[in-house]
Amino acid sequence: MEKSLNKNRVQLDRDAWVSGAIEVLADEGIAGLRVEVLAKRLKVTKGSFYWHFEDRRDLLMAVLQKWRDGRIRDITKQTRVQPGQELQQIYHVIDVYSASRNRRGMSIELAVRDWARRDPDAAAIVGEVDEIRLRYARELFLACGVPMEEASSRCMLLYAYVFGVSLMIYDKFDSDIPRLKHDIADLIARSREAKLAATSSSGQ
Amino acid sequence: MEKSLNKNRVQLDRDAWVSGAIEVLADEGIAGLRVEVLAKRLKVTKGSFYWHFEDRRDLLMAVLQKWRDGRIRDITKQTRVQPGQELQQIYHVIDVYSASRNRRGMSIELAVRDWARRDPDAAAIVGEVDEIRLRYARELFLACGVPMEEASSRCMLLYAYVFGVSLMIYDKFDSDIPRLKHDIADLIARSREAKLAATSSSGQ
DNA sequence: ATGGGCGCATACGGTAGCGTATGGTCAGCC
DNA sequence: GGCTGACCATACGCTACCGTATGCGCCCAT
Repeated sequence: MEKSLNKNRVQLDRDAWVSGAIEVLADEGIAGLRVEVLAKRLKVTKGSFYWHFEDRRDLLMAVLQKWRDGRIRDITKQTRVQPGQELQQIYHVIDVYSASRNRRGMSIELAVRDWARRDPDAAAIVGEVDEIRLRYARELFLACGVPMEEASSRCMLLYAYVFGVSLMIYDKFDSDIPRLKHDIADLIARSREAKLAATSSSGQ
Repeated sequence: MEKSLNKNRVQLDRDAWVSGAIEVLADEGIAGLRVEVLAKRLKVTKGSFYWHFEDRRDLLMAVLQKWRDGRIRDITKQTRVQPGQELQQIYHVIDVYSASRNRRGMSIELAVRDWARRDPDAAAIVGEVDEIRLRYARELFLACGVPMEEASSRCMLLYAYVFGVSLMIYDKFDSDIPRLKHDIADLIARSREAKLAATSSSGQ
C-alpha cells in the first residue's frame, strides 16, 4: 500500500529495473546489458535509470544480489526432502537443473558464470552459490548412505554435468537423447547400495 | 620462401591476425573482440586489418575455422592409442581437457561456446567439434569393452564434466581437490570390467 | 631508376553507449 | 490552488567502435 498509484501509469521501482536487467542478461549476456538498451525494453529513457541507480555498476551489483538470493532459496527448496525419498530427490535435482527443463534459468546461469570469468565481484557470488549448492546436494548423497568422500565427488560431478551439458551441442550424436540422459543420471546418482534402494522403492 | 621479407620488419598475414584474435577472444570474450583493440595488440592500425579482411565478420569466421581445425587435430591425437592402453587413455583425456592443465585452451573453449549461444555460425562449428569428440571418445570406451549405449552415456558425461567443472568456483568446498578430481575421473571412466582391467594392468 | 602493388597509417563520418544537467509532469498534501 | 518531491524526458559532451577513403613508404621486377 506504500504507494497508491492509481491510473495504470506504472512507476518503475528499483526491483523492476533489476528484473528487466536479468532478462536482458539472459538474452544478450553481460556485454549486452546496457542501460539504454534496458531502458528501451522498459519503455522509458535512461533519465529514469539514473534516478534509481548510481551508475551501471550499481545495477550490476543489484543483479548479482538478486540472482544469488534466488538461487539460495531455490536450492534449499529443491533439496528439502522427506525421509526415504533422498535418492528420488537426487534424480529430481538433476532433472530440474537440466537445460531442457529450465531454459531461462540456465541462460541466466551461463551468463552469470561467463561474467564471473572476468569480474571478481561476480566470481565471488558464483563461489557462494556453488558452495551452498554443493553442500546441500552432498547432504542428499550422505542421506542415501554414500560415504563422505564419495558424496563430495558425486555431487560435484552432478553440478559439473548439468552445467557442462548445457554448453554442448550434441543433437546428432545419439538418436535417443532421453535414454542417454537417464543413463547419465544413473551414473551420477547411484552407488551400489543406492541402486538397490531405488529398485526396491520405485515400484511402490 | 614465397615472401623473402628481409629486415625484421614483420609483415602480418591473415593467420597472424586470426591467431591474435583468438588470444583476444580468450581474454575478453567475443564481445571484446574488436578490430581496433586487436590492431592495437598487434601494434598496427585497423588500416591493416581491412587490407586482410572484408569486415569484422570475415575475421570471426576465420577464427571459427581455425579453432575447429585445431580441435579436430587435437582430439585425433589425444584419442590415438596403442592396444591395451585404452583405459589409461580415457584418464589421459580427462586430464588434458581439465581446466587446471589447460587454462588457455579452456578459456578459448568457453568463449567459443558462449559465442555459440547467440550465433548460429558459431553454434554449427561447436556442433561439429562436439560430435567428432564424442565419437572419438566413445571409441575409447568401446575399446575398453563397454557396451555401446553405456559408452555413449559415459563419453557424454566425460565432456559435460570437463566443461562444467571449468565453470564452477569450488575452492572452498573440499580440502583435497586432487583426490576429488581423481575420484570423479573414476566415476566417469570405470565400468566394473574396466576397473578390473585397470587394477590388473596398472601394476606392470 | 622507376613504376606498381603490397602493407599499413591517417582522417573521416556515423552509431552506440556512459554519465550529467536540466527541465517537465503528475500525485498528494496543506 | 500552490508547493513539493518522485519519476521521467531531453539534450549534451565524451569515448569507443565500425567501415571507407586516401595517402605514403618500401620492395621488387623490368
